[in-house]
Amino acid sequence: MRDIADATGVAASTVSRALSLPDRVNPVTQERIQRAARELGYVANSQARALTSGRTRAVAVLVSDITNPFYFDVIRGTQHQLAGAGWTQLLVDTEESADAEMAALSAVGAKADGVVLTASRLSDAQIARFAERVPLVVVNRRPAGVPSVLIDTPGGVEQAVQHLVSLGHREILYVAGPDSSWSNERRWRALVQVAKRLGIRVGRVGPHAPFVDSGAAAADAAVHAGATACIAFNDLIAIGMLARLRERGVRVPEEMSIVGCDDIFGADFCNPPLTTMTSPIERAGRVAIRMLLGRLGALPADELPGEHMSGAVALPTHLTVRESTGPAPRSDTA
Amino acid sequence: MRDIADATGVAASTVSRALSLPDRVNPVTQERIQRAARELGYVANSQARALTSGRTRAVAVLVSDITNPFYFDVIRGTQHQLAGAGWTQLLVDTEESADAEMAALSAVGAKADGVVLTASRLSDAQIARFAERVPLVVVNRRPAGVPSVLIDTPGGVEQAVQHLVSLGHREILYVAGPDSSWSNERRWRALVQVAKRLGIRVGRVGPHAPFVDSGAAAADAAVHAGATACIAFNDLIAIGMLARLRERGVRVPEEMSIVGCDDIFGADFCNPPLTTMTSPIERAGRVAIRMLLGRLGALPADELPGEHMSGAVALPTHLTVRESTGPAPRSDTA
DNA sequence: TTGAAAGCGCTAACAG
DNA sequence: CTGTTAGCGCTTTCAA
Repeated sequence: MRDIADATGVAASTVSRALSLPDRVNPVTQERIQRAARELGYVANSQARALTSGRTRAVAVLVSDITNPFYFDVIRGTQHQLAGAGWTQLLVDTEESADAEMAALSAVGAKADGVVLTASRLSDAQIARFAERVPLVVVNRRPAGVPSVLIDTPGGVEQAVQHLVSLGHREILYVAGPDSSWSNERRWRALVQVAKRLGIRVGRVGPHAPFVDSGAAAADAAVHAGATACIAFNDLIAIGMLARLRERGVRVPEEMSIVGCDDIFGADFCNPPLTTMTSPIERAGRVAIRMLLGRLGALPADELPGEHMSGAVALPTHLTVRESTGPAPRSDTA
Repeated sequence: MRDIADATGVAASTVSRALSLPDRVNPVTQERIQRAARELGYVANSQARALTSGRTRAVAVLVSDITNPFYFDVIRGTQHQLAGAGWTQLLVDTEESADAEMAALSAVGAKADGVVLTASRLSDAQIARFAERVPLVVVNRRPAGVPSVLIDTPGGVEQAVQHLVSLGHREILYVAGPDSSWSNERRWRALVQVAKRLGIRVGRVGPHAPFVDSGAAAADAAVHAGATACIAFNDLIAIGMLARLRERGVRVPEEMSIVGCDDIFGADFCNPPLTTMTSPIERAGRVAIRMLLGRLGALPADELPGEHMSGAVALPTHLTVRESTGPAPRSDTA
């Protein structure tokens, strides 16, 4: 910056202004400075800028497992919305560790102006405490007082149950995900409730880690339980179950119907294609960023007027029926 | 930092030392400072630190499409290796744009100590120029003088061709990826060469964008060309072809064999499971980081002695045979 | 072993 | 509209 100040014969502060607040400077010198900057190949040092201004124009996105396809879509959503606003994304993989999450949240203050927290391992209280110190939006979590975007899988569960019931199933097995997952409990409760209303039975196996590999054990448990219809915590587990059932010679959906959750990459081309609750995952990422940017007073032009600046927004889910669900086998309806 | 200096009655510079170079300070005061820091909940401001020291302990990883499962594995590899060394990863999605890539590379200087460049859209010369200004390691590219890690897909292509030939195929169709892809040309050339040696014919269709959706057009082209064996640029396209062929009633592998490339998430559970060249993608990410950290003089303990500090390292690929390849149909062998 | 002082690259009052 | 002057939070000479 000094170089370009020298080159144009103005003070460094004028250069700063010409570059960051162009209309607060004489159009002529402004142009001169811009040109010099270009010629000298000047690129602002965002760190130094952040140091004085206190603003980084970056947001940290914390995910618990960068390997999980679910997050790919979230990340894509946040990335796009952020890039569109000229902001930077800081991706942090907390690797399912609450400690790593705490550490990241503590350190983030200087690196980013806000954070999007997905699949937190922290307690509601802990999250709320951090939210006081740094602008925070959580995804798939609902700590009081913290803005959040929820994917309405309970709504999807209802659709899934209706679907299975319409196919003649009278008993549904829930293949649970990790105990530490908020969504997991939420889905289970929704299932219990809908089942009661519809007068069907529910069972539960698990917990299972949210990986394809966990599907084998899950499938075995389901077969052992004599299930004919399963709703899995997520598509990863469901896809793993499909593979294992095929291996065991259990036909899907003739002998067992499987419903997944999320509609991740792969759900449409696995074998058979998976009936699943399609979640607007990417949109969740975008909405989270929009909420955050809104609270930071940094929304582009198309700012949604206070729409869901605070509180929780729930994104609807819908059931996508593919070939992994079918009529209940005779023995079941009997 | 001032707070903890005040609290312990020492100078700020001593606090700095106690925190960053603990052995350059009296053990007693050192301990006192550490404790105060902990009590005050001090976390270093990495930006300010970078400003003076010039080192950020961060590396930028540029990918051309964060959405492509191939990069998930690369990212996982870089992330792990980096985290293990206590470094930070800056993920940048260049969205297939050379401009975005240039911009990112220019701006990266202050934000990171080095960069890993994957699937660059830039020319070798441009890459080499950047490499002079900032420590750089490229993946799947080989600009002279720039350290690179290559995934040896040509070796995989040879295995794939041998495999197909052993199944009786005498003609192979290459389903090309984007023209701008270095790997694409590389695979094609390898195919031509092996084919010549083995005395079989090759054809080529494309280019096709590296998405599952591109597979439909690719499959149609393959059918039109009367192919009975295809090697696709990558698994995404191959998986899309599988879906389209199924839709058109073309049986795989009875009527057409399909070989993919990379063995990404999904290749083992698509229908039928895909025969593909398994690439050590995650390892490529790890190796790239290790090379970079090596050049930055920042390797942990297990530093590989100069092994591939510079030059190019090629990671071997192997063919994983699954159910999408089978004997050539009669009409072909006739 | 410690403190004082200078300064990393930039922005933000405050005068002029 | 522009220059001067302080810092942002930290590291790093240089002396003591």
